[in-house]
Amino acid sequence: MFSQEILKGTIKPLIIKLIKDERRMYGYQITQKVKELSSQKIVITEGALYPALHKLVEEGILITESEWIGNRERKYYSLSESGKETAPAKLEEIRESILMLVQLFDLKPLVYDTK
Amino acid sequence: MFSQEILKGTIKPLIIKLIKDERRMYGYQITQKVKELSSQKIVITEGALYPALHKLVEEGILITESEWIGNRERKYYSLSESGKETAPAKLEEIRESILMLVQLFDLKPLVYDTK
DNA sequence: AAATTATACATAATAAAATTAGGTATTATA
DNA sequence: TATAATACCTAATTTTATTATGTATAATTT
Repeated sequence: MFSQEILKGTIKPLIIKLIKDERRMYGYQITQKVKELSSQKIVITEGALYPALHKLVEEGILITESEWIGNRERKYYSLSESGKETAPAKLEEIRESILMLVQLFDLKPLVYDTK
Repeated sequence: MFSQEILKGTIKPLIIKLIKDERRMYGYQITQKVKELSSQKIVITEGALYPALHKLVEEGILITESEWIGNRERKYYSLSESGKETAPAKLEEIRESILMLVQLFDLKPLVYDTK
């Protein structure tokens, strides 16, 4: 399987990015979305996902609302007001970090596609 | 200062990449090169660098030769024969991982510059 | 109908990898 | 002469992930 080592340190920003885009998501849905976006290559393990989600709630970035689908709980996460304010800067930071990796590993020349 | 969180898990491949390019490098030189390549934004700490270098030697990927500049030791690292064989695949893997991050964080559209 | 897979949450033990802090010493510069 | 730069290193701690385990419902396959 694909090396997920690179994901170390990126799970929290990734969660923020996905929830920002989708407005709200639940844990299992996040794992599926990441699988989908990565063509099945990235599998977020539950042992990484749930602690990260809980930390983001602790940090006041995410808020939760539970819904019951039949007898099964579904815990939706969305950005808090504070999270909405800080998300853009956090995503800009990770963007710069990733582009820095591109630069360090000499994956340049890469330019924006103007087509 | 710049978030170095993204570097987690990338130090070993980065060392391999730099040593492959430069043929041989010593520890301190690696920290300076990374600073230079990142416009002073990335500072590799010694507590991360030396254990990583030592592990790469243990793994048989790097070999060392000491040189004495005056009374000061300088330990050069270069790719072993085995390291030369395995480096391209390792770098391809990290390349794919970084491009996966680009994709996940929606930093696309990015294409190779054909200029 | 029974077994398996998918959905859905979660935690605990362990391992890996970094940060922070500390240590030693030489050489160059202010 | 004091400080900064060069040059190596390790240890304690923290952070973060993996692996394993646990519980339970719903859907699908045999």
